[in-house]
Amino acid sequence: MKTHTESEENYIKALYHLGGEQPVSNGDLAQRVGAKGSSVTQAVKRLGQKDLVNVVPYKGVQLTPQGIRLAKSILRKHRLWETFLVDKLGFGWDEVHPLAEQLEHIQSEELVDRLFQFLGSPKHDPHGDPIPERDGQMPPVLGQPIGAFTAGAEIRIVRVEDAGSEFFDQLDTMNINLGNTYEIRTISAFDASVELGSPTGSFWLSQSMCANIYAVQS
Amino acid sequence: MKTHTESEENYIKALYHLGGEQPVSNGDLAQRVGAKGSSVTQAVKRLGQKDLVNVVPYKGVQLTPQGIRLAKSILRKHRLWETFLVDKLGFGWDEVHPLAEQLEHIQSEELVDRLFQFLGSPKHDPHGDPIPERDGQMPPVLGQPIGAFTAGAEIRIVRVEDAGSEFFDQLDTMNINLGNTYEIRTISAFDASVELGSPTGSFWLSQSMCANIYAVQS
DNA sequence: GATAATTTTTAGCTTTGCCTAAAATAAAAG
DNA sequence: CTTTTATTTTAGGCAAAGCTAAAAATTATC
Repeated sequence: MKTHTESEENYIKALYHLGGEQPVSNGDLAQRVGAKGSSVTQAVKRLGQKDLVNVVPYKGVQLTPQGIRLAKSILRKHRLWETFLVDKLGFGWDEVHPLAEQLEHIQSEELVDRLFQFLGSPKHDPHGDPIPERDGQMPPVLGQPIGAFTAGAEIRIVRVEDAGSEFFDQLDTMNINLGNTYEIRTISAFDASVELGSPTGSFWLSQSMCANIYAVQS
Repeated sequence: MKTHTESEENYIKALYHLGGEQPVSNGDLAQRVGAKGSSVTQAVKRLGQKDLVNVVPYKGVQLTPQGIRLAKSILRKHRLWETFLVDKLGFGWDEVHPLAEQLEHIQSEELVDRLFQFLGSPKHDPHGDPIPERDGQMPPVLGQPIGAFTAGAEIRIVRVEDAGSEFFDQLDTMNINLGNTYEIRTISAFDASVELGSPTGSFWLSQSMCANIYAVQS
């Protein structure tokens, strides 16, 4: 496995995030990586020469199987480092993303393997997102949005969307964490907000909060 | 504190290693960073514009106080990461250097502080080298070469020089580790080799092995 | 002290990766 | 189906960092 620059890896990551295996437009990619369209054009040309993407001019860019493999390996590193930062170093989940963006570029299979073991072979990161396996397999994406349950259900929070730091702050102030369990008391027919109950009391979650919090029946 | 490129940081590190606060010649620096002299000339010019070094053309380059501060902060990160890799991930001490060279460039004061705490506020890295403190203070450099003791002394290994992977292999096969204690049985007047004794037996160390192993009286 | 050898710097070229501005193409609107 | 709008690509620049080869300065030698 060759070695890639950070810029290249960032493009690959962005492509995977935006389209997965599907083609992505120049503009979307530019927005995602924070560069101008013209920069993207030549960047993907370089990636094409390394067989990481297929480029159809004016149409879009698509990861090759090789590109997908690389994308997953970067995502694996990113999520393992996030897990490390939260579980071992005590960072808050809102703080880890930019750090993991740096750490994900460290090159060493051995390091990743050992880190994985050290963390207890986790299947999901601190946000509940699946950590790709060594061989590229993806663990299941857990849960459904809270609004999808029916009143009376006992649920356990298993995943939260990365919806910005204000969202994470709100979770923190409401003391909502992965693993917490609640009873769904009420689902408002008016604005789709939800009343959750716990032994210590109950509280309401707005529709937009609910949409970013995923749970399973417990 | 501004942000620097990896290349810049590598030059600063090399300067600190070679000369400390003293000036360093273009050639020595070139050798150390693995670049040609001409590349070094322009690199140090860039560093000079950032007030990290003072350059006297044809004479040498010297770290400024700012440069020294930066050098120490990089060294701190390097040695903390080495400690992490060995203590937490179980790497051998011969394997960690190249990895730490990547990790030392990660930018985050917070991460360094938390890592430091997580590792138990270590003063020395797995080779026994002092880890610069947050404020730039240096813990003591421990021990003296084994040959410097006299026969009969009880010693404890506290530091080893980074003398290449063959040296580390030799330490491993002889099962010599930091913290081990021995009695100095004999010091050869002929070739300066040393006989060390432990409860399980005794063995001889060549002069060149001894020169790279440091100990204190225990 | 003049000349030879070494070291350092300059000059000019290459690649990566970004930029702006202009040209080309595709998509949307009339 | 043409025209306008939006997107994408070219073209040409710039900075970081490396390189080689030639010029300049320093150091060593006779």
